[in-house]
Amino acid sequence: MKIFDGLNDKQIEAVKAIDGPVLILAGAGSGKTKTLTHRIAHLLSQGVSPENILAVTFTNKAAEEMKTRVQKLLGLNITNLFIGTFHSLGAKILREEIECLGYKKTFVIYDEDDSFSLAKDILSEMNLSRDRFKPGPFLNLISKIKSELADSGSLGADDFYKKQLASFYNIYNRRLKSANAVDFDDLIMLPVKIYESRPEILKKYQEQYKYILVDEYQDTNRAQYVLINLLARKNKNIFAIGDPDQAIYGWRHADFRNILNFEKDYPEAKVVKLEQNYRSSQNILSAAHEIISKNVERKEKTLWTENPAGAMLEVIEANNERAEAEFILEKILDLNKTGMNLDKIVVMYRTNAQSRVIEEACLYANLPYRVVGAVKFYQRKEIKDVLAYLRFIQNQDDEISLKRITGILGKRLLQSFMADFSAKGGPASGWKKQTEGLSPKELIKSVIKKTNYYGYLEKKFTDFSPDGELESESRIKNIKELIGLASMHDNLSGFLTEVALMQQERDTDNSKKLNLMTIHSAKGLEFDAVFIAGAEENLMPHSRAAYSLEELEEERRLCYVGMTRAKKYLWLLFAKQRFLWGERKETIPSRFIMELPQHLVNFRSLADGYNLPEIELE
DNA sequence: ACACTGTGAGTTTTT
DNA sequence: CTCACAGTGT
Repeated sequence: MKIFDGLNDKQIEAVKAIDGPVLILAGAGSGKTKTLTHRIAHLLSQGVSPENILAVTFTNKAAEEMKTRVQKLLGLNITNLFIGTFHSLGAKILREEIECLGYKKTFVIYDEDDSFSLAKDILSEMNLSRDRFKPGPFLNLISKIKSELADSGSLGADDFYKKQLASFYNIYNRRLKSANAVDFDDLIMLPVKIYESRPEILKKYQEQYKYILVDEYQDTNRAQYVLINLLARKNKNIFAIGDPDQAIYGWRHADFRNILNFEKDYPEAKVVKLEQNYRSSQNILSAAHEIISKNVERKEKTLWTENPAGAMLEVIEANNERAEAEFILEKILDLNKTGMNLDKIVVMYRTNAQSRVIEEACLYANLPYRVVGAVKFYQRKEIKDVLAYLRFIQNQDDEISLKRITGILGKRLLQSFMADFSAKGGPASGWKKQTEGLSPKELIKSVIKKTNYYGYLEKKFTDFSPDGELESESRIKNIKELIGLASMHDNLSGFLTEVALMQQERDTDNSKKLNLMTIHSAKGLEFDAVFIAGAEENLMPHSRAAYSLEELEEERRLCYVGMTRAKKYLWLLFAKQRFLWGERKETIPSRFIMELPQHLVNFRSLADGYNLPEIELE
């Protein structure tokens, strides 16, 4: 049977355990996605209906990949099978049930930028000092409350700041509701609220989703955990897969104790460890294990591989971040010459700011590169502008979109827009009437024409700046891309939901380029050669994480995630000095460098007149 | 309504 | 250093 071809014994065990709770502890490179997709295929082949299966992931990319692989396995396209992100699941539930909470079905989803604008408005209306009360920290606390399913009471009220925070929390939620809008955290929290207050609704969903699969279980927050476990409570067919050693989203309120406690939640659970690694060389794996085993709060799991020992790890000391970048480029050119394609190579770093010097080195060497996760398509001004009109058409309570439209049109034009929009009467007048029943694609075209948006862009960007023409052209190109995406939808609400939940840039260009990304964005990926730049104290581990053991251990997991991306070659680099915030600073090599087993590492210093002994490699 | 200028803050970021 | 933003000046 094709479904079990190419799977090892443990993977087969995981795929076959259909009934009851199953926990899979899947180490890095152990075939996690393969196991998940083969399990879905197996469920279907055993006669489980596709509509009874729910598979949840964290990213659209992971969901897409899973869909494609299931399709390929079965050789046919399965509809009615839910494979999607937590947030798209939440959006689906809310689209069906939100009316019982007093929202309208036409609700819109506010992304982080929208929430930020709303928060700024509220703070300025509250007349608070701008220095002490910033939208960022306030929103972060609100997100924490929502993702922990707590309430504003947990904020306390013993000082002025906390009182203001609690009051902000209430105003923020009230404003969202009156705008008939939900934020990202609401997409999880509100379905939980519905399920907890309306057992008959919960029952309906429990009966539908008889088989539940959750990817990256270690990254679930409290609300996601509760949502999934409510759904699974009736049939108990929950399949959770993940790796506590790769939990790196604690700062986003993920709680990896959810995966550690799975066996307490389900004492009858079947637990399978996937410990054979198919990705990395023995040396890379051993070194990574040495790092991760220093964590205290951890379940022991030892990856093994049949792969050869491979090359030693390379630890490089450079004089400064420039020398570091130059060395990396030199090595990449070598690898490229020996036949390794650029897309098989990655340069990883802890903070986005570090990409700059690497980019400069790439430009100088004329090497094509892509910075992953840097530009977000849907955050672009022109895209948000056009979408603001569409969102307003769908939901006239949306104050943030209306504010945005006001910003574009100015007060006077806005009046005529509103008059025209809501005008009643014959088919010739009233924009609202005219746009009724148009497809998303037609709507965008109509918006652009009606508001002369291209004219606005040209005026705004051509008159003053020297590159204005190019600028407005590229913005128009982006809108054309949005139109392309819209043409795949026939329903406005569906289109807007997808766009709101599609935060990352869509990868349209698949030419072979060097990858630059943060370690966080590299999770789930693999490369032949990996360069980790800036392995220094205060950067990795980050200075803000150095004060608590928990945060430090998350930094160590991050380092582990970075290292285990490598198949064949792994370089770790640090600079003696780094230019940071306009200041050149002396640095200390990362403690993680010190923790590497010496017999697996070649150390080389490119620094002037510098002798090793100060650095002890265990 | 827009350009200039000083100030201040600056991890990570799946959705 | 670099970006965002509030305040000022035209």
